[in-house]
Amino acid sequence: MLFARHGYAAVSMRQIAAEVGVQAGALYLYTPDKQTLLFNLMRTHLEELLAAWAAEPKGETPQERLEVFSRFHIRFHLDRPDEVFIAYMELRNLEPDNFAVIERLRHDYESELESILKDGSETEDFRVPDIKLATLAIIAMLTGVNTWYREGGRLSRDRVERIYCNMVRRAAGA
Amino acid sequence: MLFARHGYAAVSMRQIAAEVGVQAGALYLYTPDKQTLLFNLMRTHLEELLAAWAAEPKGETPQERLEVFSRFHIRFHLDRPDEVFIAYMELRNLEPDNFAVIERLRHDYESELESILKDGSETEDFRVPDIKLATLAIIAMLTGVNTWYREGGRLSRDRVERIYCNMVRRAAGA
DNA sequence: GTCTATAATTAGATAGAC
DNA sequence: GTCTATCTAATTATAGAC
Repeated sequence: MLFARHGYAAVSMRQIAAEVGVQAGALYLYTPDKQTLLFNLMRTHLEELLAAWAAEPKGETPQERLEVFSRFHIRFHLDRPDEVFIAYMELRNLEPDNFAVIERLRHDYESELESILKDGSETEDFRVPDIKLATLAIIAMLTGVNTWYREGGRLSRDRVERIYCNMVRRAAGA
Repeated sequence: MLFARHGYAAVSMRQIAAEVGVQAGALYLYTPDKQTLLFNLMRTHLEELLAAWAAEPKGETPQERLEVFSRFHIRFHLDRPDEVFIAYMELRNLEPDNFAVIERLRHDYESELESILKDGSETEDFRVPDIKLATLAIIAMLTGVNTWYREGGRLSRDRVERIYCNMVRRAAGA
C-alpha cells in the first residue's frame, strides 16, 4: 500500500487512484475524503486484530497463554506488514475524534497481554516489577520483528517465533 | 519540532518559518531545500548518538557493559524524544543517497550492542540463540520507552531504567 | 459508476528590494 | 540577512457529461 511506503501526507489521491486503476474523482465514490480513508484502514486493521485474537485458542497456564500471545502477535503482524506500519506511523495524521477511536482499540489489545502478565504474576509464574511497563516493553519487542523480517531471509518464521517466545518468557521472569 | 508532531510531508516550509519567526524565503539562507533540512536533522542526531556512546565509560564484564548500554540508550533517547521520533519515522522520506548514509549510522550503533552480546555469548555470560536477532529485539524494546514515557509520570526515570535493565538482562539470558 | 474539467488552495523554491 | 512578491506545479475536492 502506498500509505505504508511513502506516508499518508506524501501520497496524493491521484496516486491512489492510479494504483487502483481509476481517475482521482472516482475515489470519492468510495470514501468521503482522504482522512476517512486512512481512518477506516486503521480501524479495520485493529478490529481484525482483536477479532483474530478472540478466535485464537487460549492456553491453560499463564506460561502457555504468554506463548500463545507471543506467537499470535508475531504471526498476525508479519502477515500484514503494511497495515501494521500504517497503524503505528500514521497516528499523528488522524484527526482527534478518529485518533481517540484508534487509541481505544489499541489499548484494548494491550489489555489482553496485560491480563496475562497480571494473572501470571499472581500465580508467581512470572516475576515482573511493573505489569504495565512489561506489557509495553514486550509488545514493542514483538512488533519490532516487522522492521527487519523479510520472507525468505536467514531465519524461518517458525524459528523467529520460537526465539522471540523465549526472550519474552525470560523477560517476564518465567 | 514540527516534523516530529505532524511528519515531514505534512509540514510546510511556511509553517517552519513561522515557528522560527521568519518568512518562508529566509529559510533558504540556511538550507538548500526541505529534504536537506530533514537529512541534516537525522544525521546530526545519529552522529551525536554515536559520539555520546563513544564518550560513555564502559563496564568491565559483558554484564556490566550490557547494563551500561541499556541505561545509556534509555537516557539518551528520553532526552531527545523529537529527534528519536523523526529518526525512526521519516526514513521513508529520505532520498536514496541520504537514506544510505543514515542507515549506515544506525547500523554502526546497532553493532555496538551486537558486539557486547557476542562477547558475552563467548564468555557464556549470556545465552542468546541468535545474536543479530537479540540485538534488534533489545533495541526495539529499549526504544519503545519513548512511546509511552512522560516526564513526571508514575515512574521515575531511574526506576524505568532499572526495570528495563532487568528485562534486557533476562532477555539476554544473563 | 467513471471520466473530464475545473475550482480553490497550497506547496517548494526563487528574484529582487532594502 | 530578511522580507515581499511571485512562479510553477501539485493538492483536495466537486460538478456535470456520459
